[in-house]
Amino acid sequence: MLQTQDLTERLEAYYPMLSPKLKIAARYVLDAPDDVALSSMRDVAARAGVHPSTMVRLAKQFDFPGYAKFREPFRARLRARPASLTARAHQLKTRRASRARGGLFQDLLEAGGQNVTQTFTATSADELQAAADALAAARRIYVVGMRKCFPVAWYLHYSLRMFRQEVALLTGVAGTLADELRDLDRRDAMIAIGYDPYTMETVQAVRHAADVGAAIVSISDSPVSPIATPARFGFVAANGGPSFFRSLAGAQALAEALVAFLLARGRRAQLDVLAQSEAQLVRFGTYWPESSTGGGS
Amino acid sequence: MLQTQDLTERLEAYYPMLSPKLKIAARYVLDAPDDVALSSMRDVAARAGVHPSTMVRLAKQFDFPGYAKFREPFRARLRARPASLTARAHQLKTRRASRARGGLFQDLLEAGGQNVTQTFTATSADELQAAADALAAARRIYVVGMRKCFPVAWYLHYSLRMFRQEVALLTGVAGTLADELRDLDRRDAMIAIGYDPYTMETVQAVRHAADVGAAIVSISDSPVSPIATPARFGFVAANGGPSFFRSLAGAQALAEALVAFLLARGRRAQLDVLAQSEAQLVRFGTYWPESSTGGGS
DNA sequence: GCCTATTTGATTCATTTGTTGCGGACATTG
DNA sequence: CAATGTCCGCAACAAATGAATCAAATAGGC
Repeated sequence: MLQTQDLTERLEAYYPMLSPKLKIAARYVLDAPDDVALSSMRDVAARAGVHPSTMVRLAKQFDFPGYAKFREPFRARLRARPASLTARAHQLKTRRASRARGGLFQDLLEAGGQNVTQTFTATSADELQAAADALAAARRIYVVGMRKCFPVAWYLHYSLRMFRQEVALLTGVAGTLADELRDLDRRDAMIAIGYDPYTMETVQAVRHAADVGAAIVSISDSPVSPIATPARFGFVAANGGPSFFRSLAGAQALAEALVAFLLARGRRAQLDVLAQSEAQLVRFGTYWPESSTGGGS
Repeated sequence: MLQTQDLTERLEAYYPMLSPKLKIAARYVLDAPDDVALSSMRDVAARAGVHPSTMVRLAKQFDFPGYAKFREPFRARLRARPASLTARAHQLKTRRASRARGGLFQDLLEAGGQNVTQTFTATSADELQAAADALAAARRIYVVGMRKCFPVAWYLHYSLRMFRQEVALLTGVAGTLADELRDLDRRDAMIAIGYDPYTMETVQAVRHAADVGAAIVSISDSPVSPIATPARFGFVAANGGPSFFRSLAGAQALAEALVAFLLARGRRAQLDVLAQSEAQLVRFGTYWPESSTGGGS
């Protein structure tokens, strides 16, 4: 764990016991950490007024195998920045630009980040792991989410379908929900997504699943929602915000986490299936040809 | 003076006229400018999936004597970083301290929050406002998003449909995309959502919309994606993360913001329509009766 | 004073980096 | 079908970088 934090602190702490030249070098590193990240060792040494060798010695003094490793934390710190800097710049800019709408924008920004963060802090990795295990053990996975929550249901179905065969998305199209549920039994699992007000069909589907003894994973806005209470694994997603419509970003992030856990759980085999699925899509001409990577989804 | 701003703008502007490989390179540079600043040319090329020579050619294409000079603006941008951000960077870092067990979970948490925050910081309130105005002025709004991006499209269609009549969701079901687009003309608007790899139909729909002169609002992962380039309003949503699947949370948050702006723009009338829609749903028995509020969505 | 241990500078070496020129692949044009 | 031009990958090059080695310089102890 070589964090910049630790390193600069250590530099400061051990500074008094360093040799004169090393002090000069350490001093410059502390004063201009960005320069360390961006320039070559020789350039840094020149600007610090020190021989290049001194930089290597400074690095080794602090238990680094060489100057290259010594520089890494400084680079990592700059890499971790993207959100923050542009954030402030744009915030200032937009605040000046239009204060009226800027208020709404500001609220949206804060609510968006908070929803996702809160959702995750209300969830434990162990719970996710357990839910993923249950889903992996199931014969078939039924996904149900109606109306406003249908996006999350679709996402789950789409993603899972990329590396698992038996996944069914319940749509209740043309009033056929009961038919879609006919084969559901205790060997199966169901993922249900629902916010208040809860769509009738979703609750019915969950109840039916509970009746037949299927494992239920729920994503909703309350631990006591009619969708969560019958569920074996109940996750709560934050959905606050300034808009009339509740935010789905939290539930979406939660669903993505669930898929990630399920995928991380599997071995190479599932990744192979995934790769095959993608390759087949490319062969089918599903994608626009100028796509750069072809990976991911 | 060659600021990064100018360079990235030029990269975007001339992107369409670049050769295929140069497009991939430029695309990566635009998507990961920090990487350009901090890594060597060979590393950047490798991550971009391109031969090192291509990077040099890209630099020369934009009147730089070599890649070294081409990289300078990116480095300068990192150097110009205000000091106050160091604190925030440290917070993020230290939180990652215990990543032995919940490593994946930690990564998911950070990526989730960052995606949403980053998405908003890359967007200005004015842009959102302008896009909302264009949508409000349109005769009809067509929403298109396929496969992995369909959730966002569905959400937009569902939300907008609650307080606007003329909203059409393009699904391309049974190969009828062209039919669904038949009535599209310059008085209409289109919202297109797409991540790399871009689904063929989405790109085709966008091109068609551009041809007939409709206003296009795009949500994608790059300012030079085939979905963004023909668009009048191009929004970029961050989609990083540890999982194989790209995160949709950013695009979802952006879509929610768009709806919020559109709703905030309207007068009481639209809120009334919304209330009526909800009341009708309740009368229909759409929702589970023990719902607490009955409001929201 | 001398001796020793540490520090510092110079030199050299193996890599890596950015760059360049060549040739093949490919599509376009006549 | 040939000619042409563009695009791209490959390999080689020179310059640079980081690291290692060695010698000079310095400081402190006896």
